[in-house]
Amino acid sequence: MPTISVEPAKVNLISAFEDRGLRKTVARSAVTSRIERASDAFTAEQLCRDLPDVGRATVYRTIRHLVDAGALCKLPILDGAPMYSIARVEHHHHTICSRCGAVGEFRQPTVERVMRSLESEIDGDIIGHRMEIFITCSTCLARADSNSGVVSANN
Amino acid sequence: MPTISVEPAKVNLISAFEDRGLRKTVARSAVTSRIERASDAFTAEQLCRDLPDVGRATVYRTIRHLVDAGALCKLPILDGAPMYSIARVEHHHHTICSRCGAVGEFRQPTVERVMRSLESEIDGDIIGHRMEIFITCSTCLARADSNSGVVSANN
DNA sequence: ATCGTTATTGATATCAAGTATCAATTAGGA
DNA sequence: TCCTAATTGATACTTGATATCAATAACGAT
Repeated sequence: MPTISVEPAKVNLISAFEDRGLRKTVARSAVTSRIERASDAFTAEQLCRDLPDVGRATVYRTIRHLVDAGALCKLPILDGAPMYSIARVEHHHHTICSRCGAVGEFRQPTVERVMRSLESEIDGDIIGHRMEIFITCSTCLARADSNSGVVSANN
Repeated sequence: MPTISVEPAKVNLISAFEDRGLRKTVARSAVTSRIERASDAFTAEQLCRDLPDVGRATVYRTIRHLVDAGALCKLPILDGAPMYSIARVEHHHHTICSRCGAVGEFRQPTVERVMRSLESEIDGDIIGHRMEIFITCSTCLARADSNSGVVSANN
């Protein structure tokens, strides 16, 4: 089962601040290392819960800085708060498990090729695109399988 | 300039309620005819402002019903409230002008083909996808062009 | 190492989008 | 016309996020 996912690159999010001439503070370090420790996408509220010593405003400000710096992707979710994930590759797309919310990344050159072919047909200049694939991830599928016997027994 | 946009089909949104055994009320008729009159995508708040005689809760409820019925598309915008547009075709994607916010629709079979080719490579079951193309629409381009002479004179 | 300036913080208030509540109203079949 | 259940909408509330601003901390200069 070949998963098109990008291998986790080593990231040093705090450098996003230093690179932009912003100060390296304890609050920002706490936020960035929490993000780096996370394997999955997260919401701002999750960070606030996990970092009770960092003020809400600071958490939100830090996230905004990282998004501005291109170090984080903001994923607008259909319902509820947006999620964020570390931008490990230049341009990529996301898979979102509609059952558990797990977010994965993948690159697909064909998508970019489709974009280029659309350029002549769209009435305007293409300046970017976004694409999400909604899936039921293998973990949730496995869980569903193990339940299916029980469920059908009740029907 | 071949725009890949779908020609406005005649829609009768109120029938979405009748079809589902829900009542046809004055509030729902007011909301649906306002939506049908609109040419562009809209936010829930815009409807509330335009229909002061319809309660906020009712506006939101009506929109939710129409989305559930598949009569409206919900477009998660990166910042701010989501926008809605009439779902004129079965499956399609949207162009969003990042300057003026105008939303267009297009179909692109290649995108669906790419999806199918990804099926074997994604670790899970694909249950759907979403794609938005961010553009500068021709109207905004024209406006920019008429300014460009002045701008370059200042450089 | 200390100082002084300035960015940063975080408690709080506020805002904005959207939902829950529930008494009053209305749609629509009998 | 009547009856019942669906619907409405004023209100209060929830949630996500931002503005304010006095107190604090970072960091270059000395």
